[in-house]
Amino acid sequence: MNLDKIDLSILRLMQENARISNVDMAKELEMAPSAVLERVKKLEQRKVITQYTTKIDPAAIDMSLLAFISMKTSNTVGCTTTADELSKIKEVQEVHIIAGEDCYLVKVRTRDSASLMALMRDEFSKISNILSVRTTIVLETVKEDQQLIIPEINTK
Amino acid sequence: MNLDKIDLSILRLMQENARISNVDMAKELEMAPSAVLERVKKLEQRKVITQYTTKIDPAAIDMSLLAFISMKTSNTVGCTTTADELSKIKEVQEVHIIAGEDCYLVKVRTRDSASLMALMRDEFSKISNILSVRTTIVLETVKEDQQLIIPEINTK
DNA sequence: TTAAATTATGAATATTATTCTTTTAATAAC
DNA sequence: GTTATTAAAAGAATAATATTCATAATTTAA
Repeated sequence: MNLDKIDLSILRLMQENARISNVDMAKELEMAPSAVLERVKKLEQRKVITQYTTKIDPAAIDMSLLAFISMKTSNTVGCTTTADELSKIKEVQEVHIIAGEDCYLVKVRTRDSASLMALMRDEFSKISNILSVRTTIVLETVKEDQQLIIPEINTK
Repeated sequence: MNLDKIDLSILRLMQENARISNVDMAKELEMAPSAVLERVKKLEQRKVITQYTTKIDPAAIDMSLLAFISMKTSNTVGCTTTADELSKIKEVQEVHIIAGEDCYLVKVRTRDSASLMALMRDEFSKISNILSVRTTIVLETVKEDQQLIIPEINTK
């Protein structure tokens, strides 16, 4: 898995705009479109690119409530069954195992606080080993993206 | 901003795969490609669709360290200057204003803990009004996406 | 240095995007 | 209810892009 300068440039262009055409990328990179296409396919095969996705304004589809939930569980270290169960829930966008006192940090998006309440009642309650939860409601999101900083040259 | 059944279906398809072709969407929706294209353009114009982006495996480009930082600031409620300054930092993926004791929840991605340290020393220190920070390191991410649940029919 | 493997090019073809006119459908006014 | 008005969809034509593949160039390693 060694990415060269060109691969990184492709990733940079596609991260910014997943719908950029091969022709446009080829122009930018001063290469033939076919060569670019081959590299993109390899990046997909090697799972460097995991998905092409569309960012949607949550308010436009009325899914504006965001919350972070810290959890303590009775799991032994390294056991991710609780995390796996959480991951299956559609409203759960992120599940992280964290260092420190709590065990999991979970990001959840629902329509409103009533839906969050329902989610906790109907879904979280069924999940085993949860000892305690602490829910933090987001009042306003100032920035939210997954954009990575892509290095100029591979550092590995 | 009223989205009908077809708009929501388009969003569902494009959220799953931003590079789906108009032709394929048209087949799926049993419509003419030109009609689908027009709707997509409108969704872009109305900023329902905010970006087409590519998900990249952070490990592949050696950007594996994820951390959440809780901050207290001396800002008055509603003043987002600190949040705006934080948002400008490339390593900062998310900035949320939260209810409760702390003020901000910030998600940061860097190469390693040394880079995080450098970021805090060089960038965060310059930002005004920060009273305290509490950094939580992510040991493992079990799930991470921005996928929204798109309703079948508009609820508004 | 040479052989093998990888990557890029360029041309041909297939597929898709895009535009525009016509038709249809939906909405509102009377 | 009928008709005017508007919005959306279809369909056809053209432009642009993706994709394939044979060949050439480059890189890698023996």
